[in-house]
Order: sequence, then structure tokens, then C-alpha cells
Amino acid sequence: MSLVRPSLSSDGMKRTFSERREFMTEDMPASMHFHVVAGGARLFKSLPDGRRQIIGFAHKGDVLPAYPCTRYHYSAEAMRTLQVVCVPAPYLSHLHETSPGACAASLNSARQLLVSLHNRLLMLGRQTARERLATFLLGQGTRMGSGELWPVDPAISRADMADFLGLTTETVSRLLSAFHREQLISRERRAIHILDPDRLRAIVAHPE
Amino acid sequence: MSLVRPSLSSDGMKRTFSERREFMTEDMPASMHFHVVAGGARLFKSLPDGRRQIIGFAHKGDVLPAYPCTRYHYSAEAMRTLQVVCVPAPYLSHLHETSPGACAASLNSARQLLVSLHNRLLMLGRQTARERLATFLLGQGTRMGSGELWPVDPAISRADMADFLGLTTETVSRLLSAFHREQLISRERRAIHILDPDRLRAIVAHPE
DNA sequence: CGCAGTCTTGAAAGCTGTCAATGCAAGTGG
DNA sequence: CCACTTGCATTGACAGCTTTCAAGACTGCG
Repeated sequence: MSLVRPSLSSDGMKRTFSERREFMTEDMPASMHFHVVAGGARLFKSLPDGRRQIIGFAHKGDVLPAYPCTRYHYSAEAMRTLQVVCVPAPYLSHLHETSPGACAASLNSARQLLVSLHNRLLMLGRQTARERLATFLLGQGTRMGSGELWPVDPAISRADMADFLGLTTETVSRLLSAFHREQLISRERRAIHILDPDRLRAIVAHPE
Repeated sequence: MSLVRPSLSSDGMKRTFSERREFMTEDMPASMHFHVVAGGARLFKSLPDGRRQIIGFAHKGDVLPAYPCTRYHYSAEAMRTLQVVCVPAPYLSHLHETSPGACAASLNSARQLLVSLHNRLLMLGRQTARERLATFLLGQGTRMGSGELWPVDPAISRADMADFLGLTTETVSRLLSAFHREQLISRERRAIHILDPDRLRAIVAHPE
């Protein structure tokens, strides 16, 4: 989902954050875009009393954009050792003003995000816990479009899944146990493998 | 919602839809952008069993974009008599490729949408029914930024509010009655007026 | 080995949904 | 003008899904 390749050849802007480091918060001035080079990050918003909603996850190639506001509008935390290239906000906006191609690329990726967010609104607003978890597992397990089945990133904890799906860790845990009992998934350590994508898809469409 | 305003002078593509007309559906080829000239529309996604989630409302000046997919990814229905100008998808994409300014404007409005969707994820995932309704009423009642208080659009039914907030009409109705009892709002006919925005804001921040 | 954090599981409570009846307003046709 | 219909809103009783609270179990690590 790389928007632009920042051709700042110098790696003076490259930074590394250790696991759990919250490198972007909602009360920071939004002066930099973060281009993820390695590692992963969770993006989230919080309520004053601590309730947390995960907006999404960022992986290699993704860009966390500083929208033209004074402050970031969500926070980001390294899920493991994270390497980013920091791109000054004015640099990208200048690029957008001068290069239609770069701007169109950013627009396109923004639109893809919009589509996925619309789907998540439907999920959070109208689907049951069981349907949400099945959707999540399919989204994680069948990414890349290929028929290949990937395990869910072990860096994603139960709490992360819960905060992503608008549930509690207990509910997630119980449902994973249920899916395991029903032979839909397997659990080794923290790694979750999808065994029966078709029946998972049936859960998404047909809440029984 | 979307804030691009193409200055397509010709009105040859102008169309009018009557109330409740679903003029854009998820199984229609996405060949047109709809620029709302007058009236209002509800934008929503549905599940096969009929559960519905309202993505947002479109008013005069908004553009419902056909993202570069084969089909629209949500549906739209006129809330009252609706006038739109239909812009062929290739027209806008050509404009974006040639005019950095137009593309930047689209990008900017897409980003504003992203920010508001992130907030709605937090709302749907982590806020209680009471908090959601208070947020909604404030969002409707204090739009335009001014200190002015607007009534909620009477074209928005209880079912619309419920589908926007991920609730049922009964819950919305009960909460409106509670707010009325607490003198937070007044109800005349279908029109809802905000009486005490400060206490509504307190509800959003402090679930008691 | 033992601690700390995470995950799992159980029991009970609570919020919201479901089902159902009533009320209310507007529109229709006699 | 008045029954009658129709659609939406309100309210109540109850059920159910999910959360809350709590106790263990498991894993990784110093």
C-alpha cells in the first residue's frame, strides 16, 4: 500500500523503535509521515477511560500519513522492532502539488482504505462476535489474494483482536476455542491456522 | 460526505430521483459519480439477511464517488426528492491525471472522510448506546462549526439513526425518551432540538 | 525455579435486542 | 367529514449475547 517511494536517498530520517514503543500519539503535532520499512505497528484510537479501538495494522511498505491537521488523529505502537523512514509532511504535500502521478497514487490508496473502512463499519455495527472473528481470521489468513492460507501474525494478541473487533479478550478467547472445537482452526502456541476457510465464510454470511 | 466540487458547467447529466428511490446499489457497475445538487441521500451497506449499516448521509454539494472498482461498494437512497449531476467516472479520473489541483482536492476530501470514519470505528466498537446517540445528536446539531444549534434533519427516521449507530429503533427511541426526560433535548413532531449541548458532551466523555 | 504477563474458562450481571402491543399522524376513499 | 388504512414511534416484558468479575493454566524469561 506504499503511497510514494520517498526518494530521500539519505537515511538520516530512518528511525527504529523497539517493541511496544508508542511512536505516534494523538497529542503529537503531525509533522511527519512514517513509512514502514520493517516490522509492524498497531494503529488505534482511545477513549479517556482507556477503551481502545484498533483502526488497523501497518506492515512493511505502508505509510502512516500525517493528515493536514495540527495533530495526528490516531496513535501507533510498534508490535515488534520497527523501522520507519520519516518523511516531512511538507515534502509529500509539495510532491502532491507538483506531480499528478504521486497525488493520484495517494488518492487511490486513500480510496482503498475508505472501502475497507466502510466494510468495517458494517462489521462493527451489525455483525455478531462470531461473524466478526470469522471475518477477521479470513482477512488475516487469506490476504495476498492467493489461495494460500497464512497463519495469523503471532504478534497480534487476543487483546489486539478484541480491540480490533470491538469485543473483549474473553469473548475472543471463547470464540477461538469454539472454532477450534469445530475444527475450523488450529492453535499451536500463539499461531492460528485456518483449517476450513469455506465454513468460516459460511459463518460470515449465515449467522446460525 | 465527499467534498469535491467539479465545476461541470453542462447540466445535461442532471437527474432527479423521488423519495426512497435507491439510485445506486452494490450490484451496479460503477460508471458514474453522483454530485448532489439538492435533497439528501442515505448511504448504506447491507448484509444478505437484511441487516443494514448506514455509512453516512449525503447533502447538497457532496459527491458520491465511484471508486475504481467494477461495482459500487455501497448503496444510496434518496431521503427526499433528490437532484444529482451524473459525472462519468472517466471524466473525473482524467481531470485527476491532468490537474494536480483537482486531484489534491479529492485527496483532501478523502482524507477528511478517513478521519471521520476512524472516529466512527471507535464509536461503533467501543461506545455504549447512550454515548453513540449523544455523539450523533451533537454531530447533527452543531454542524457548520458555529455555536448555532440545528435541529436534526426530520428526514432521518429512527430506523436511520439506529442503522447509523449500530442499534435498533427501539433502543434509539428509548434513549431519546430518556434524553427528553433529562431535559437534554426537546421533541416536537419528528424534529429534535438540542437543549443542553454541554451535558450531551459530558455523556460522550463520561459514561456514567 | 519462580515471576509476570497472557490466555483460558466459569458464573453471574447487564446492556441491548427481540417480540409484541399501543399510540399517533397523515393519507385515502366513501 | 368520518371510518379505515398505513407507516412510524413509543413502551413494556423478556430473552440472549456479551461483558464483567474471578480464578487458574500456560508460556516466556530472568
